[in-house]
Parts: sequence; structure tokens; C-alpha cells
Amino acid sequence: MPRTNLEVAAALHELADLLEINGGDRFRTLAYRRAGDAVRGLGRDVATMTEAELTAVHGIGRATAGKVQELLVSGSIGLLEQLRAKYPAGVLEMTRVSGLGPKKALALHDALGVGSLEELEEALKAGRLRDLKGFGARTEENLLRALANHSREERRILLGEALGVAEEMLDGLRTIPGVERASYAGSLRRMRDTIGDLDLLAATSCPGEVVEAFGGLPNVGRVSAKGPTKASVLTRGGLQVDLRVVAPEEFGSALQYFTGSKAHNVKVREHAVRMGCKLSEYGLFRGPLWEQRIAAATEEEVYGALGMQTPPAPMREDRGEVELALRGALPSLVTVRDLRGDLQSHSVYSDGRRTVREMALAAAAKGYEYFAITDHGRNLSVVRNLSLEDIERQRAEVRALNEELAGRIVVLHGLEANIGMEGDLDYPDEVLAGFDVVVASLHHQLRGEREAMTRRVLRAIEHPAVHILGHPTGRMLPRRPASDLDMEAVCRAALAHGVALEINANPRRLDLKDDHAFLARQMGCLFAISTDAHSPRELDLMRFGVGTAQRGWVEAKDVVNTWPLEKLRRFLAKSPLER
DNA sequence: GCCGTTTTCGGCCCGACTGTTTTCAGTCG
Ligand SMILES: Nc1nc2c(ncn2[C@H]2C[C@H](O)[C@@H](COP(=O)(O)OP(=O)(O)OP(=O)(O)O)O2)c(=O)[nH]1
Ligand SMILES: [Mg+2]
Ligand SMILES: [Mg+2]
Ligand SMILES: [Zn+2]
Repeated sequence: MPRTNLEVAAALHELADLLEINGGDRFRTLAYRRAGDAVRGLGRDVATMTEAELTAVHGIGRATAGKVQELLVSGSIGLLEQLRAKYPAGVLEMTRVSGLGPKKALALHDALGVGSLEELEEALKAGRLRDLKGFGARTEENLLRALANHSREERRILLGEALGVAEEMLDGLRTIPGVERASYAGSLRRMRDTIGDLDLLAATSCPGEVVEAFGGLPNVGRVSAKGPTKASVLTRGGLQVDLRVVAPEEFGSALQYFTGSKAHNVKVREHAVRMGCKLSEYGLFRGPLWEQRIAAATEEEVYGALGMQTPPAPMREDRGEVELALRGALPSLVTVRDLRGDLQSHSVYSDGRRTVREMALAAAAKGYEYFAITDHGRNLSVVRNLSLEDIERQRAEVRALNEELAGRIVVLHGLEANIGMEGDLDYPDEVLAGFDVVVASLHHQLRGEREAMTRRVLRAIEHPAVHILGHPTGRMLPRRPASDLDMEAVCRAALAHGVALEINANPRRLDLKDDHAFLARQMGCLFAISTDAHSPRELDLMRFGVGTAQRGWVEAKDVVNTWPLEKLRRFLAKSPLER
């Protein structure tokens, strides 16, 4: 992952936050925040972009491009340093405490000299906030609790875990009398890799009762806000859950609103305004007093009335999907149903939990046409791996299995090769050539310099036996960061050598991640969406990989494991330059 | 500060809940 993008985005966000605290034109702060978002979502490395290329990015203009250059050249931004000198870092940290925003943080800093979370706690305990204008006993109480929960509430959880909790909460919600429909929305529905909170939507004609009953569900710890249309609660595990309740006939517009993203919503609502309409969670309205409701029941109806196609939820990040939907030009994204097989999995020959046969049967039960077993090569010494004899034995086993399962599924004999320090692989070329499919992946020494890491990966991509680059950046959520790679160079090489980039579907990896998949798709790369299953159950992780691919706008035609076996075999058999 | 199917100037999404407030600002979704 190009670390510089994250650093530049962080600087722009900090600039926006500090400008907001400082006061002044709020649209200027909005502009810096949007620019920061744009940089974060950029697959390309900002450090390699010219000022003209930067300015061409939506949301980045001359001023911001200049500041980015300033940061990259001198290591800092003058305006940001001025603001940092004016407000200690703790003031920014304070605005992240729930219930504290820029205005109150500024008041605390100016009136009481509070400049850190510790000082805030002291001031609270000494009762010094009480006689401050705009602060009272309740605020004091809420802030003390928010401070205590601060570190826990800041965390984002992984997509896979979030989905589990959401389904449990939805089950509870659906048992509440009067709930006609319920769905999850927010970043979970958009399939982001990490989830800040759960957003649940319910349709009912008795909202008050539903909100009340929701607060009493067994998994709910504390209710932090509650009104006639919504509630915010914390689960016993400390996860925030936002419930929104609407009338059944508003379910579509409410789902559109609550699914987001915020940037997507703003863009769609601006379009509604240009049409002389108003869009909110209650519907699309027209007329001098907005008394005419044009659409609300379904998302399709709402988008349709706006003259748009309905973008799949994972696309709704304001990366250009609104413009395409208006022109009726949305790409048709890959779906789970398009997939004909899984091209990375493990058996007891390496660190998998089941035999090749058990894995193959499970894959067949999923309705797949083909399935690759890809155990680890011998250079990955930390786990059981394939000796030369193992390879022969496993090949025979696969051959027998293909006779036994003929007509049900075709098993491909694959390998997950380990990319060494010099980009070298586990076996001599003739051994590698004996596999039906070779996935090459980084597994160790992931913290090298960008140039060295990129060189290793490029060498592997250039190897004639390699078909797929597995979990390209090696990240492991939530802690192990991505290797520092020049992703543009990786994509270029993959394209040139006909190597597919894996989108690893395991929720701890999701690698390529969404932004990189978006870049790779733009560059015309091929993909393989693979579960990397170590047990039959893990074959079900595919949906997370597909969601990530959709976030990168990946189409089925560019995903090799949507291809019929015949076409896939041609891809696997061809020499790299023909692929 | 950014941007353009109406714009190179003049807009920039829209609504809910809380607390402290005599009418709304701040924060959040
Ligand atoms: N129109 C509009 N909608 C918003 C705004 N803020 C949030 N929303 C909508 C879109 C969001 O996806 C949805 C849920 O809000 P969240 O704060 O939970 O964000 P989201 O779930 O996208 O990300 P998260 O992973 O929770 O941080 O509510 C806003 O300022 N305006
Ligand atoms: Mg959310
Ligand atoms: Mg939320
Ligand atoms: Zn691996």
C-alpha cells in the first residue's frame, strides 16, 4: 500500500478539522475534507503524480494540489503547521470523543485551557465545565462516560464479524411486533472492509413501540439516543448500532439514504435539487411546498425518478457512479452467481484442515464447475508444505478424484508458491510447469522497502509458470499493514504478462482491497476472486471477495473464475505472452 | 476551496436528537 497516500490524506483531513475548529468558511473545510477523501480512495500513488494529474482528480483543485506538492517536497504544509501551533493535538483528539465537536472543543480550549483528553477528564472531575456557557450537568455526565468508552468506540470491526452481529440483531428486530421489514444498510451493505457501526432499518406503522422494544433486545447494552424515528445503542460488546424506523411505503428512500455513502447521498441529492426536487429518507418530493411525493417505496423507484440506474450498493462511494448511472452506463459488476470455481484453497497437504477429497466435495456441493487445490510450496517452512514426493502423490490423488467426481466437478492441481527474497519460487521451472494452476504469494519479509518489495513481486509475475498473484499486499486486518508496493507497476506487469490479480475473499485479507481493485480494473487487469479456504466452511467466504470486487467496479468478464472451464484452461495453458 | 446539462460566480444535502436554551446551536446520521 502506498503509505504516502494515507499520510497525505491524513494531513488534508487534519487541515480540514483544524480549520473547522478555527472557524471561518465552512465550505473551505469541506473542500479539504473531500480532497482528503479523494486522495485516500486513489489507487495511484500521489507521490508519482504531477500537479496537473492531481488537479484532474475530482475534489482536488489548484490550492490543494499545491499543498500536496508542498507536503511531498518539504515534508510539511505551512498552513497546517500554523494551525498545529495554535491548537495542541489533544484538541483534535477531543473532537473525536462522541458528543464533542469542533465548537465545544474550541470552547474548552479557549475558556479552560483544556488541550488533551487527560486535561479534559481533570476539568470534568473538578466540575470546571459546569459554569461554562453551553455546558451543564448532563453534558458533564455524558462526557465522562464518552471519555471512558472512547478507545473502545473508536475501533472499526471487520466486515465478516459485522455481518454476523448484524444478522443476529436483525433476527431480534424482526421478532418485534409491528416490524414488517428490516435490513442492514450503511458501510456493511456497501461491503467496506471495516465497519464503524451497524446501521439497521425497519419498516413499521408503529415506530414508537419498535424503537422502544429495540432498546430492550438482549444484545443491547446501553441506549445512547432515542426518538420517535431512530435510536442509537451500544451492544454488550461495545459496538454502536443505529436503528432507523420508517413507514413501509418509505422503505426504499430510507434504504437509499441509510446505505450511503454520505458522499454518494450528497451527490444524488444535489442532482435532485437541479431537477427542482428534494430527496430525503422520506422520498423524492416536488411542488412549491414539497407536497408531492414522486418516489419512496423502492430504491429502484427513487433512482428511476431521478433518471438514474440503481447502482449496486458497493459502488455507492461517489467515484463516478452517479454520473454513469445518469447516463445509463453503469458497468455490470461480477456477482456470486457468476463464479464457476474457486482458485485458491488448502488441504492437509499443507495447513488446510481437510483432505483434497473433502474440499472438492464441498466445492461440488456449492455447484462449482471447477476447483483448485493450491497447497503451500516447500519454501514456506513455517507450515506443512509440499515436498517433491507430496506433489506426485497429490497429483495422483487429484487424478483419481477427477475420475470419481467426473460430471460433478473438475479438480485442478494447483500450488500456492511462495515468493522469495529475490522473487524466486519454491521449485525448479519444470516442477512448477507440472501444476494446472500456480498462485504466487508473498508470505514473509513483508516489511521491506517499496522498491525491493515491488521488485520481488514483479519477478514473480514475470515467471512463466505463474498464473495468479495471491493476496498481493499481504495485509492482515486489523493489524498487519499491507506491504509497500508500487501498485501501478504491479498492475502494469500483471497486464503485460497475463497474470490475474487475486482478490482474496477472506475478511481478514480482502486483498487486493477495493481501491487497488479499482485501479487494476481501470488499467485493464484480470482478476481471480478466491477464498483461500482452509476448510469447507471457508468456501462460503466468497461473498466478501465479490463485494470487494464490486467496490472496485470489477466486471464478470475480467474475472477468470467466472469463465467456463474450457476458456480457463486456455488461460492456464498459454504461455504468458499469449495470455 | 471546488466546480459547471444553469453557472467561471454563487452555490455547496437534508433531517433527527440532545441539552440548555426562551428559540436553537451543536453534533450526529
Ligand atoms: N444525506 C446524508 N446521509 C448521511 C450523512 N451521514 C451519514 N449518512 C447516511 C449515509 C451513511 O452510509 C449512513 C450511515 O452512516 P454512518 O455514519 O454509520 O456511515 P457508514 O455506515 O457509511 O460508515 P461507517 O463504517 O459506519 O463509518 O447514513 C449525511 O451527512 N448526509
Ligand atoms: Mg455505519
Ligand atoms: Mg451509523
Ligand atoms: Zn497465502
